[in-house]
Amino acid sequence: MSLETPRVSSSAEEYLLTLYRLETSNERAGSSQLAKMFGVKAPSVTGMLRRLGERGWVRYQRYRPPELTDEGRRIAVRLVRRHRLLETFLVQFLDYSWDEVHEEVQQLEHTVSEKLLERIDIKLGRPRYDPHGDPIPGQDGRLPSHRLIPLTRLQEGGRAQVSRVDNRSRHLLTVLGEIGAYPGTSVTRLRTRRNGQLSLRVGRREIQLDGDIARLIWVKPNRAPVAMQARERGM
Amino acid sequence: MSLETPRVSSSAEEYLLTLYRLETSNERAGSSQLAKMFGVKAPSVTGMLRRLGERGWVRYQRYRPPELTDEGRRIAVRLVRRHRLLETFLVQFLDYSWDEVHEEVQQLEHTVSEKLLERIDIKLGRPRYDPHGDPIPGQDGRLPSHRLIPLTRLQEGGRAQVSRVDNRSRHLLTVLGEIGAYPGTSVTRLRTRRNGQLSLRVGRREIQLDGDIARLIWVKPNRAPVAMQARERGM
DNA sequence: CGCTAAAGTTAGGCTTGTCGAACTTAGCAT
DNA sequence: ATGCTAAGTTCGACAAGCCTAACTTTAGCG
Repeated sequence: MSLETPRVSSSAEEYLLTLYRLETSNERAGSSQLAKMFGVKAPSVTGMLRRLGERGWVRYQRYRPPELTDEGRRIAVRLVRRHRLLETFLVQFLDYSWDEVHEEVQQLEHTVSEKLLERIDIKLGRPRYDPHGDPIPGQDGRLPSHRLIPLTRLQEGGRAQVSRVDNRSRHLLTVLGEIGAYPGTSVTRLRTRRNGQLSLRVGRREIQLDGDIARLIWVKPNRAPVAMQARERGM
Repeated sequence: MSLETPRVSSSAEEYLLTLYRLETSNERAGSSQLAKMFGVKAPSVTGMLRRLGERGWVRYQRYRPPELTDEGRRIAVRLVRRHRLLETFLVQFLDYSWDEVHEEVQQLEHTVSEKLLERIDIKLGRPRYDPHGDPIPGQDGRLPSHRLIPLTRLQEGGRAQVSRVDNRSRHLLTVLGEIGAYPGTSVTRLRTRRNGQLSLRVGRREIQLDGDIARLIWVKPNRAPVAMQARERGM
């Protein structure tokens, strides 16, 4: 019920956000894995999950991986919005590069007021995607959706637009930054040279990428793109 | 010694900052007054002062008003820098008005990284004064100094530049904002009409101010400004 | 299908920061 | 000079987060 902002601590917010990210990528993590992500020890995680459970933000039973409640998810989505708007702002207005922006925002996202966030949103022209191509939830929590395929599923000779780059690999971001392959860039997939490697034309340059790197790049094909779309969920 | 940033909590920072502000305006406050300022009860203040004392940031003896150590003052000045840079940024880049900016920055100043602060400083062109005309300390902690007199000491007929406006009165800021009397504006003092009131010409407008309001406005006289400069410290 | 190693939890302790209730001190006013 | 009141402190308690050490549960492997 509470439309009042119900005082969520920074740590609690960080937990909910992480749980949400895991949920959307269909992963699940136990206490010790979460512990690693937060840089704390496992018992701290158990304790926090218990408290989050008491507040109704997480469904938690001992020895089971935790799940967000609707309320918890709502808080998390609000945070995703903050996070992505702030990233966009830092990149566009303060010359941050897309591979250094995450850490900074990690701090800020818990502190920035609704008012400031709104001004930033306005200043940016209410963007719908962040610098990595991730969709920015609206104030109502709705996400703009787009149908994308991983670069690895683009047929040889196919042309597509880079639309989203998984931001969990700084290495990938740096590499793509160097060749200027930001969301919006057009690429053409060339004949594959050797196994595992994948060739691309970006502008007038030609580059090779490892398969497991290429899988982190999502593209919007220009037309009739893909052989076996049915199996996409599988991976 | 420690050039390492020595982990100061947000609350501790807020205390040091407040103590510094009191110090520079020659006031001193006891526990219960501090308590009111922080929205906390007196015992909490005593506890915090004790901890700040243990860390060597404050000289504190029971029943005496606390004093900053050099180390404590250094931390405070760093915060003043953050605070004023952030205020300037919000006003110049995010359309904040100078009377609403303080609250926002109160949160942010403890969270923003050195890196972000540096980018903001660059973006602003390394400003030396904030929107209220308060000097922004450099990275070395030095404050640009300027000789100013309160508007009340400007002689009748005298012309001067508004240079600093005490930002502790939102009311004053709102009033001055309406007439556009920001730092940099030229004003002329007219003959005083009645006791306590003070007449000004700002642009082609003429306004009256109460004396205790006018005392919060600091100006740089254009020439041969003032009758009895000797007593300035007294008030 | 039971055993064991890994994963997870409980117990107990520490720090920061908060509070209310009860006590002490300072300093003014007679 | 003394005594009273307001300001300040101490005490004990609590919540959030974190830790280590010791325990329990799960689940995979033989």
